[in-house]
Amino acid sequence: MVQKEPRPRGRPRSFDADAALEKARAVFWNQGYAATSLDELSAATGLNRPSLYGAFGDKHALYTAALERTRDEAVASIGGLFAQDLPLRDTLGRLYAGAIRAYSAGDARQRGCFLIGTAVTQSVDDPAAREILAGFLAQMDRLFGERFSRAQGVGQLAPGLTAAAAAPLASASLHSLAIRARAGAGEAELHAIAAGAVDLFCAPD
Amino acid sequence: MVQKEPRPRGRPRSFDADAALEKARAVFWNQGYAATSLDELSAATGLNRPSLYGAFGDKHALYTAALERTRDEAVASIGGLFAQDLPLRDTLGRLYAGAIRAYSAGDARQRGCFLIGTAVTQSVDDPAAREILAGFLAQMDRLFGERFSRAQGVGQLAPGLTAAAAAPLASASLHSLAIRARAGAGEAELHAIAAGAVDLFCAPD
DNA sequence: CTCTTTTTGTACCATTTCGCACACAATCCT
DNA sequence: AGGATTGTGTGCGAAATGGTACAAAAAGAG
Repeated sequence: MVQKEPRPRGRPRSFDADAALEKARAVFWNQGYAATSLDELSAATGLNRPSLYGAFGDKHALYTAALERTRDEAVASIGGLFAQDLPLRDTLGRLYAGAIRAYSAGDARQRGCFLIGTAVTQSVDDPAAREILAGFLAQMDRLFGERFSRAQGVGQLAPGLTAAAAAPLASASLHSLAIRARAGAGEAELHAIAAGAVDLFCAPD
Repeated sequence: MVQKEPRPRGRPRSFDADAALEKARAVFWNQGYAATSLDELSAATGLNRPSLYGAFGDKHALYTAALERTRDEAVASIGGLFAQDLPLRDTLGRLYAGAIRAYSAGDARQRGCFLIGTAVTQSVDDPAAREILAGFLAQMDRLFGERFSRAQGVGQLAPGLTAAAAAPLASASLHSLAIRARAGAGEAELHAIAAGAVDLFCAPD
């Protein structure tokens, strides 16, 4: 007889909060925080308001949870890629390919990056969003900086560049791709810009 | 006796529509379109709703007018700077200094660029905003491309770069500065990134 | 079984939102 | 002067908004 984990008292939750967060994020991703209503979130998740409030607190907390999840996923994904022992040119090639795929995904096919696409507008009057965004920007700069330092040490960074100066500019290329995707640019245009960025940051073959 | 311009019939407008648009833009700039209410626009402009509707049409048209004005101002300003006969390094230095000043202005001191800060979020579901944004992005790329072509012809573009590949990446650096400003980055940080960009795109002295 | 705890469905609330109606104001035209 | 045209102030309406109350449901504990 298997000893089951003791369950807390009370009616069990009938939905998976992670899955609900995913669905809510998809709506916020297209419309941004302010233009997304509770009715839309309710429809997307298939949950009534008290269920959403019970799981997440309120609309803002739900949005913040989506921001944090996106940040964590992006940092983990890029951190993992940068930890691989690959030539810088390959690493950046994979980075841009993955980013473009992600920015072009979603039902709108032009959603860009969730943080850049929604938290930037929120930032002025929403301290939580601003803090998550600023932290994300800093982390991306740091990841690029470390990866470029390693590349510089083995002659793979473009000559004349320093890791410290190049890192925020590489971050900038990702920011810009996200913006362009959301503004309707096609994948071919994004790939052309990415190819230029790879050549800009990498030592010649 | 001076022959006055014939006035149209009807009660004259008691406010300057351009000035009102400026004030409305300032509110939209901080909050984005969806989070800005007619009450706030009314308070900022000192005008009642019928006056705003009379002059601009509706909330969306007011926002669109603000986007168009911002686009036109930016393109004129940068186009004018790029038309000057200066070394590329000086041109970019002035460009970034001016951009950082603008992105750090406003009552919030972190407003970034109006188009990047508000139209990107709007883009998915607002075709007018998306079109203005996409047009703006393309114009900036073209301005950079032309300026870089000239610079390349006189050996002022960084070696190994082509104007076509560098232009969208230079645009990217401005996009990123705008985002960072809005995320709360200080001017010193923005200037450091800008200095790195100048070195990245320009031939060494 | 009853009691307690947690969740869900339904209904509701107070407030906000965008846009409109209309009377009055301010002008030009005849 | 009256009529036509355009602008403004006040008030309003229908709908939308984020959040709450509460009864019933679904569980564990004793």
